[in-house]
Amino acid sequence: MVTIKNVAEKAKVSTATVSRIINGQDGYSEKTMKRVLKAIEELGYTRNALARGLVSSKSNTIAVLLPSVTSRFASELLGGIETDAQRIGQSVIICNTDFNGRRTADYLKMLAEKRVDGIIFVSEWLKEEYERTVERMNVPMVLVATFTSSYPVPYVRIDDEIASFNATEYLLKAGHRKIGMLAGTREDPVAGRPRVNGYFRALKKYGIEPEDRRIAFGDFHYHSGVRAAETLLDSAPDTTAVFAASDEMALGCITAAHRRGIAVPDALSVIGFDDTLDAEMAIPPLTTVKQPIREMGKTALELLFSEKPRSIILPHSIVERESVRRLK
Amino acid sequence: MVTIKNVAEKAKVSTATVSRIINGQDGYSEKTMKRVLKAIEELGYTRNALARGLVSSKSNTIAVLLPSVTSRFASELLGGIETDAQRIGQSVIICNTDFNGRRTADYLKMLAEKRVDGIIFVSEWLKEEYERTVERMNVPMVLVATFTSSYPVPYVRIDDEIASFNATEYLLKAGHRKIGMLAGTREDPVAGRPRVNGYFRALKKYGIEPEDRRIAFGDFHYHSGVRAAETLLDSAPDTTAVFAASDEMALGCITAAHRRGIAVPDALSVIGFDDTLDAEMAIPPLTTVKQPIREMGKTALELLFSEKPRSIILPHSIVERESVRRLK
DNA sequence: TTGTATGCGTTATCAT
DNA sequence: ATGATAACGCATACAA
Repeated sequence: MVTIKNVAEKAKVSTATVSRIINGQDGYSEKTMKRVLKAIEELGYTRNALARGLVSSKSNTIAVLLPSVTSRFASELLGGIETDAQRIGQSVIICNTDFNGRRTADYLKMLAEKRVDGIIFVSEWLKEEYERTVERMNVPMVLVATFTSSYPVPYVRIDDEIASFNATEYLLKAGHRKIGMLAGTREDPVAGRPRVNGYFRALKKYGIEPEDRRIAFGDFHYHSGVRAAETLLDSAPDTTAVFAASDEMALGCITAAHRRGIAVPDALSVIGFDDTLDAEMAIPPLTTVKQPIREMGKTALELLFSEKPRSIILPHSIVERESVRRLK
Repeated sequence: MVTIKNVAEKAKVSTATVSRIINGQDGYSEKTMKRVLKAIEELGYTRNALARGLVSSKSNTIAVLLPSVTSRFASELLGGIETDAQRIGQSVIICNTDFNGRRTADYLKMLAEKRVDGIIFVSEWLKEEYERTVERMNVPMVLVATFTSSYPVPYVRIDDEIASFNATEYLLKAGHRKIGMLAGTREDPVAGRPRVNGYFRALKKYGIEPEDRRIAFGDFHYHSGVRAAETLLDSAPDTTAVFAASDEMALGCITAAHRRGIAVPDALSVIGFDDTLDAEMAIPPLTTVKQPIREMGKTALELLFSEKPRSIILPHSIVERESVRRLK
């Protein structure tokens, strides 16, 4: 490998001068610059980020930890982050935790060793253990679509409970009264419970008592969506509308309905959550709660490198398509 | 930051000994090991990968370059790669090229500087320019779902032309004769042209002359799929079956049909390509050509670190679901 | 404007 | 079994 030393020799200057030129500082004549640039060119010199990082203690690399890479939510978020990351000269390494504590801990350790400049932690409840580790690493971290109760870590997310309330109320306003819910992970304090709470709150506002048989749990993913929908359709066949905690689960519901010959939205209305491309591709196109996913990624990056830590709750909205029928 | 030097002082040994212990070499007594381990624990020492990389010239990091992160193909592949990468202690950094030559070149440069241990190049034709750059970097590279004609770079892919031939013939065998195609990028020599060729070849085998009006081009993504399908449905309304060059385009076709009140598969049969989760989620569930995507990722990683460079063509298959109707 | 010298945190070679 | 020390490639404080 060719180093600045080689370049320096060839250009008959010191390594210090080469370094200055490479880093766009000043303190050299036009002439020497040209000589050095020429030497760099001829030798095919490439800067060594490892060495630079050793000196600066920076890697120009950030990490995104998420429970699953394969969901549309994850990939759209990743897309948002990656785009802006490249712009500011950061590479992003992906870490699929799979909700696995061991994998997460291993990753955190590796990231500490690699001296990443920042960590974006997505969709997963931040355990105290992780929190402490990261704090010791002395690396900035921001949470996306999740939050923490104890030590205040900056986050960017929407208000899940209000969003769910709005989604359910949307169904209510459309005249539905027998409304089921396809919930996410039961224990999940981030997107699980709050979304259920919003659903409950909306029902109560309209004087409807929530029933256990109208709510079925899954894990936000498609397959769990069809399973949960089948459970729901069995235990409460008179349901006229369903609020799903994710677009994928909503699509699972549509699949389950399709299998049983239940027409959507004619016999069953469905509203989803996320507004990923899945919602658009669905037949019928899915009415859903929109999270500004790409913007969340963008914002996370900003927060990560902003001076003073702060959190942001982004606005959500409801995108009306064709999966909800107006009753009466 | 605490270094081995600090550890050494605290444990009253030399840095050399600490290094040996950290790296599981031998040459120290049980007693000193315990002392050192204790010091490491108490000091909260973390290895510095930057420094290690500087001496070893390795980063334990690989890069995946792909034209888009947000497609299901990309994320499923990424999932496959990431899983195995973690197993062998490699982090993976993602590079979204967006088919943009400039971005790709920039990324390649950055990867060279970061001294990545390997590059996986996905879905995009490998320009000679890139090839030369990587060759100069002296970093192993493998191609996924693409290949190159000049300098032989190892690849893993399926046989796109045969797969398309099979898909088209599947339609033919089902009794269809007026078969349209929703093709990918026209100029794409990897998944564009070969898939069209396979389609042509199958038609000819059955004595059918391909017609221009029955083929519409897109870019493999959903929106282009609905546009292309609309074009096709306009120019050849008598079409009874469509072969789409990707699942997303197939879903686009279903959407277009749905908008026009054309029932799938009753009035129009559709077969896709990839077998991502999209195919499963579709209404009706999509019959499609299966690429073993996760396995391709896994294999790519193996090839990347295998002794002698070699290429692999993985088998494809047809997954029958409900989007194709048997005629007569 | 330019050069010298030191340190960044590790590994590895050579002694002891 | 253990230690001293020279790389690794670069940035930078200090001199000149």
